[in-house]
Amino acid sequence: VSLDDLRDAQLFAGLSDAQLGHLEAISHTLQLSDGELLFRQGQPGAAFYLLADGTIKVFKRLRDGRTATIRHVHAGDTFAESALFTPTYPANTEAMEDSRLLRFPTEAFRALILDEPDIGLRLLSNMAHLLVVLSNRVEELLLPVPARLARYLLDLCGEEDAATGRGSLACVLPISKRELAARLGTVPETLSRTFNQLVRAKTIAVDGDRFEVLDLAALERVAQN
Amino acid sequence: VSLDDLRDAQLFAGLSDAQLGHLEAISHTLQLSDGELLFRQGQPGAAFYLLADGTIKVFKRLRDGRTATIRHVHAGDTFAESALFTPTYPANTEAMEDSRLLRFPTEAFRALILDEPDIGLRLLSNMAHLLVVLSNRVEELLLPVPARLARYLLDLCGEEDAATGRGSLACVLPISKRELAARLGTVPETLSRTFNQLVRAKTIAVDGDRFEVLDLAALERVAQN
DNA sequence: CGGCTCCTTGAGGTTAATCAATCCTGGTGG
DNA sequence: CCACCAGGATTGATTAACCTCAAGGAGCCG
Repeated sequence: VSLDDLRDAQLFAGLSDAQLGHLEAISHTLQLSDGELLFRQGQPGAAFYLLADGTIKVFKRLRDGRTATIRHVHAGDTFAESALFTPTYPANTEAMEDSRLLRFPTEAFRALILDEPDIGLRLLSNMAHLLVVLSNRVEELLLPVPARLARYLLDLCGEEDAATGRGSLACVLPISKRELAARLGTVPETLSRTFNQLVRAKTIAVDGDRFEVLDLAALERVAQN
Repeated sequence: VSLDDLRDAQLFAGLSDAQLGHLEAISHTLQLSDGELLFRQGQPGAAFYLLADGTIKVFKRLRDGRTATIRHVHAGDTFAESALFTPTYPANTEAMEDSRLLRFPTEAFRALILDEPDIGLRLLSNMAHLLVVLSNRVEELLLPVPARLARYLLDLCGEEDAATGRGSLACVLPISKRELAARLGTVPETLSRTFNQLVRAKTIAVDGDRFEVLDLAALERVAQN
């Protein structure tokens, strides 16, 4: 069972059965219920994780009670990579639905990288991608809220396109608007008003968690500024 | 000469002479003048770099003309790691003073990692640290400007402490206030006013590019909120 | 029908960007 | 030695973005 989970992960796709076997040997499975915390910011980082099923939120808690969502992790993604090389976890993680995950202890995984440089190279590639994502996030937070929302929506449609192969412009939000607001670094009130603004301009249409892009060029213009 | 540069870099410190030799074999030296651009966002990423001397700025240009500084690179640091594993550079880089750097072509470096997993592990550690820094940056940008400035100052003093071994509370800004404003995601006017605010509260004292922490507890309080 | 949660709408206040001068400070040339 | 100039830094006045607080809907399940 966990062999299949490994095979399905982007990070490990294409590895040999022997390599996957090594990975399975050092991992074990873990269950999390909706809302359960996996680890907290500042705790010693003893492992990194592959999410087999479910959704997980990586976030920091600000002193004023707001939360800064760093990223959402979906099935097949890994997270807490940095814990392999830093003494403590840099953020909190919480299950957003019932989730199943594979845990890789730090020391065993580091040893495995020395044995199988191949795996190290994949992890590097993975982390490089994360660096790009986080740089983009930094840039994004300097833009006004409408631009951040537009970028998120464009990204989302882009992914769905890639998955379906169809350029359908109707997409579904994978998270609640409350979560989306946190992910964009704003509050639900402002998000709601920003959606309204785009709807009034006939740039998009929204119905609950479904939305449709009516004017792609206009949306891209909003995303730039 | 370049062997010494390699030895001085955190990323490569402690490697064997043989390993350093491999690194030297695939690298070559490069000079940049103050203000010169090394590469632009979106260009194909053909190499990653070690900065031997000087200072370099990694930044994105926003459509409205502002610039978002991702990080400042100092002598001994590496940058453009992600270009090893992504098709294009995710940001621009510009020399902030005359600089000398070592260039490692992507393909040669990847091959070296497979031969010397040790080096891969170090690079992983390096990138993990960067991920933590960037996560912190994301969190930071959700805080008000005074908190961002306070964090920057505390960080700076912390580093100097580590370097000097002394808990001296007088530090020197390594960059102009204009650059600092960009680094904090704000504008010079706001930065100036924020400095004033802290000075009036007797939290710090400022004289040009020198400043002194007068009330550490108060500064930490500002940094939290 | 209540009670719940999520989302939306409205009014008001705060933060920080913008625009426009003015003030330094170091370098230059008379 | 001093007037001058250019760039960065500061200050003031104004404006715009967005957060906060408070009050409604709208769906959902008991």
